[in-house]
Amino acid sequence: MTDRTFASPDLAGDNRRSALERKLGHYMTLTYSERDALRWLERRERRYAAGSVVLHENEETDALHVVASGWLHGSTRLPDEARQILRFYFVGDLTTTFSIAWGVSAATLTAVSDCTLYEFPRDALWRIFSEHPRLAGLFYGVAASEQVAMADRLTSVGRTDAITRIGKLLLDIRSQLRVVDGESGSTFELPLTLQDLGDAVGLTKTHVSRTLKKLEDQRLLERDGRIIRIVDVAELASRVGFEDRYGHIATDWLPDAAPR
Amino acid sequence: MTDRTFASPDLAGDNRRSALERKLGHYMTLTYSERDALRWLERRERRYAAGSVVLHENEETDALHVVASGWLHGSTRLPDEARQILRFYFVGDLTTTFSIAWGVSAATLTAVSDCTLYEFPRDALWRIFSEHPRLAGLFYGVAASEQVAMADRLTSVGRTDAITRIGKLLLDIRSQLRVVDGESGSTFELPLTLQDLGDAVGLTKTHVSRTLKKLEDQRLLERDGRIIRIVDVAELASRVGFEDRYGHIATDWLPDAAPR
DNA sequence: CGCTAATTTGATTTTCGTCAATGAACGTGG
DNA sequence: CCACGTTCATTGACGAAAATCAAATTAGCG
Repeated sequence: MTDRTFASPDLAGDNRRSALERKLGHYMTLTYSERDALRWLERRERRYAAGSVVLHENEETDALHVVASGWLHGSTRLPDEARQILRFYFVGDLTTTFSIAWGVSAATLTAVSDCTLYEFPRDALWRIFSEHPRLAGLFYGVAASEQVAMADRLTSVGRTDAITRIGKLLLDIRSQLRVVDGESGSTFELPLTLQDLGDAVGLTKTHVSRTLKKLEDQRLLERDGRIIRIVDVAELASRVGFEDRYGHIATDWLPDAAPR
Repeated sequence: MTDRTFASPDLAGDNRRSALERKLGHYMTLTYSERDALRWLERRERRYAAGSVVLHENEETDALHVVASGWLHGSTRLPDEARQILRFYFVGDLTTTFSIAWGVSAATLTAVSDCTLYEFPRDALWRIFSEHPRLAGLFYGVAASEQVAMADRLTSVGRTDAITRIGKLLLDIRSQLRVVDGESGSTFELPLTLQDLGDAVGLTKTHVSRTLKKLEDQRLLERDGRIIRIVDVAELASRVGFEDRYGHIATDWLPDAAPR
């Protein structure tokens, strides 16, 4: 439990059920042919060490990725060197949305933990769209839910104070790492610096430090190095107004059986 | 030119070339059958007066919309009554992303000007996805570009000061209204209150007032009631680091001719 | 063990928010 | 057509949250 980063390599053999398949299968029952199609996106495996950059902002690329293990973040930099972390990517996520709309990436993709990605070309995405419309619809739905997640972050940054922003961010990350420890508590490794946290929610590292201390003083949080323990998830969630939107998206507009 | 709001009603007859068709046709050459399919989304016309609410946050709905004329915004409200305006919608935009992923809308959709929308059920979207994969791909690309636009707003709110936020927002709106008046200058009607502007960029109405005054003092902006004139677009753009990302999205991963 | 990067803490400044009052614009009804 | 009320914009005084600047301390890593 101390090092989540390396939770998957040895399991990888078992997990060859495909990261995408497991995530999307949770939303909708997939046909064999759809599963096959998803596995086609996961033929080229790449490994990245924690902290390494997978793709630079404005870099020209044809490659898209599925996260197989570990996590990453997408960020952008302003002329004055300020950085905004736009979102995080977890197992089963596609990193298409910042690069599919243009020839270049709109964000820098950085590995937070050691991670494994599957790389595939844009053409492969076309294959899915042309032959598996239900998957295309699901991709669209997932993109929509990601847009809502970013809207939540925007609301947090634009309209709430430091404690709420940090609290929400930690709950959000916890929720996506899905590490539950005991009844209401939750422990996980957070390999992010204060600078990273600040860049995600629009605060300076100095103020993030003070804010985390406040959360500790209020007995909502415990820290031991990179290990974070949210003492009472429900309490913190209600305090900062966190609502977990993941885990479900509507597929009722897609037919049940496989078409064609 | 004084009243953009009413620019389209009389043109509407001519514009029955379909708002979506004109927008998407700009990105990619569409086949006749694709054009037809898009027009199928525009059979039920609805009109909304400026300020009226099209759809409430958390409201259950099956309806999706295409903007035919006018503009709108999507917003969300926090328990403490604070509001965040998440994005604006202009002619040719789809309002699907906040409602397709769940049975309820994740945002309140409000008409900024008088506007005309085309309403269609989710099933109609499936029709497109199943029969016109290139359009599905294009929808996906558009959703991705919208995500990048929201990422830009997040960066603006999280990492820049009041002048930059407001300046960027005005340039953004101007750019989407695409009303150019003269060489480098630009005049348009802005039917938003200071509260609205503040809710879009995370500032109070009081501070928005002061910020607009500063922009005027610096001869970057002129105001006359609801009429805004950006004195020198290029100058303001470089001052606040605005980059116009609209007008183009990549379609090279989609085949040229119609498939099937 | 020592170097570097990250964190913590304090002092101070800045930006933006809050509160409150005034004024202008607009629409409505008498 | 004017009086009135409502909403919105402006302005000023003040306060609070977060940024900045600057050490000092700690943790991580080779």
